Amino acid sequence: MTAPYIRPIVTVDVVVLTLRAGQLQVLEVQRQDAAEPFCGAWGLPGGYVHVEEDDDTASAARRVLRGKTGGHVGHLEQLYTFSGAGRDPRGWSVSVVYLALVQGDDGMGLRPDQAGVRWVNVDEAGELPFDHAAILAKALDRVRGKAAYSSLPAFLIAPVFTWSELMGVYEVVLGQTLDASTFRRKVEAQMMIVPAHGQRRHTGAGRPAGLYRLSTDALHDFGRVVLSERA
Amino acid sequence: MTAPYIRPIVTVDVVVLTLRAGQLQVLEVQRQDAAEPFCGAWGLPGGYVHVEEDDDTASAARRVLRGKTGGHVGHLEQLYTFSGAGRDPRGWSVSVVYLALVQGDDGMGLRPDQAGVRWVNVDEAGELPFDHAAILAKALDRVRGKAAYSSLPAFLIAPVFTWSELMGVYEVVLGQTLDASTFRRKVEAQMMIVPAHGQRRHTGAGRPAGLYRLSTDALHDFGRVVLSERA
DNA sequence: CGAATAGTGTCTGTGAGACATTATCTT
DNA sequence: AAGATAATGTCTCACAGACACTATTCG
Repeated sequence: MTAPYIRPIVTVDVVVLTLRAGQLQVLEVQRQDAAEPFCGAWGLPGGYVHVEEDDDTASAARRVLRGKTGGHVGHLEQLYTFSGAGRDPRGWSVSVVYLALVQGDDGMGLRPDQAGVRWVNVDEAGELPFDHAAILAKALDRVRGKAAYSSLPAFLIAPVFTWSELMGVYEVVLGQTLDASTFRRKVEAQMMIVPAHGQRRHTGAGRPAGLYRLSTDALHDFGRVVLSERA
Repeated sequence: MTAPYIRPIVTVDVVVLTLRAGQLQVLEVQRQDAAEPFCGAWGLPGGYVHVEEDDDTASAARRVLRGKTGGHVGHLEQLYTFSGAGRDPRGWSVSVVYLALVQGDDGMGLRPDQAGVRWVNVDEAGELPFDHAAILAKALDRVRGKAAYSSLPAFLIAPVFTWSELMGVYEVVLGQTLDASTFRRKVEAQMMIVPAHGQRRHTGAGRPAGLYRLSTDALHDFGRVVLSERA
């Protein structure tokens, strides 16, 4: 007897983070369907898995992002799976949650001002539907934890960046200031970045900064790079 | 229109690890139901989520372990969620996989010789059904990764242990020898263990070793304990 | 020139790793 | 006492953190 059991609802949700105006921000979408719970509320993008269309939950997550933001996603990883009888009024549900990082502050197609879509500072997200508050908290734990030992925060900025910009994103994510010399030493030791072409001058005064991009290794896996400093 | 989509199959699978005879071993069960795929094959314990009975997937995992091993589980954590159209012949499926660690070598109820249940060295698991080989590989990655910075491997041995036993389990999991002095310094710095009562004499000769157990903190969360050494 | 930002050099304390030494048991 | 294992002490070198210093641009 194959699958005699009642099947739970299966959805994917995505925590999309970026860096805008020096702040870590999360993407919220306004729930539109009047037949579904929390209609009108702002929550994390998500939706049902479509078994005819999606290869797996990761591709379902990409489809959700395509549909709701139309933009390009720099990094996507599975975060955690939330489940239970109580988390969704529609019934016993499983939500496979993904974490997406996209570059901020210079229009990469994510249409931040599109109707029904908005960016919110991660510490200013209001009342979120379902268990989205717990999901967001877990995503922040993950990003902050990985920031201490991986190149992951680099996906929050443009693919070509200066040392200042790279260190700045780590400082925002980790919530502490870093020492430029120590930061460079650690990043260089891990061969996490390589020089890019050209030079860019700073906005006002000062010596122009060299440009860099993530190394091929850093783009594909996140080695045990230790970047955190003492509290 | 609530849930107009075809719902995937939702199962849980559990990678149960222990330490027996100085080896890291995984629990396999023989698949019994002739109506289900891979009947007769040895694979990871798992089963359908029962929405009437299970609070969430973690409780489904505990139920699966109760039913198939009857034993006590020292540590249970979510590992990863595997999904897709191709991984299960019964159809598009989602499997929420858990990692369980149990103490080995001194009968704690897990009935290792029960019919249809067996322990296998993790590097000698044969042909596994579904994507269980990939699941096991991911579990080993997780355990080895966490061994470098947490008290997690301690759940593979008895709750009261000696320094030798604790260091031994780390050596087996990490696959390298450790220095006793350095190991003690790091573990003590993290206040991971506390003395237990009594003294235990060694099997043959030598000074008897003091007994210890995990501290309350280490039992509940896995702090950033750094225990690995250089390769 | 001075201001501003980029980037490098150097000192020092901590602690990991290695290994020597002491302690306490069995036979 | 000899042998075995437990437990602790000590040395050294690498490196993280701190900060001073040099470099290169703009106005």
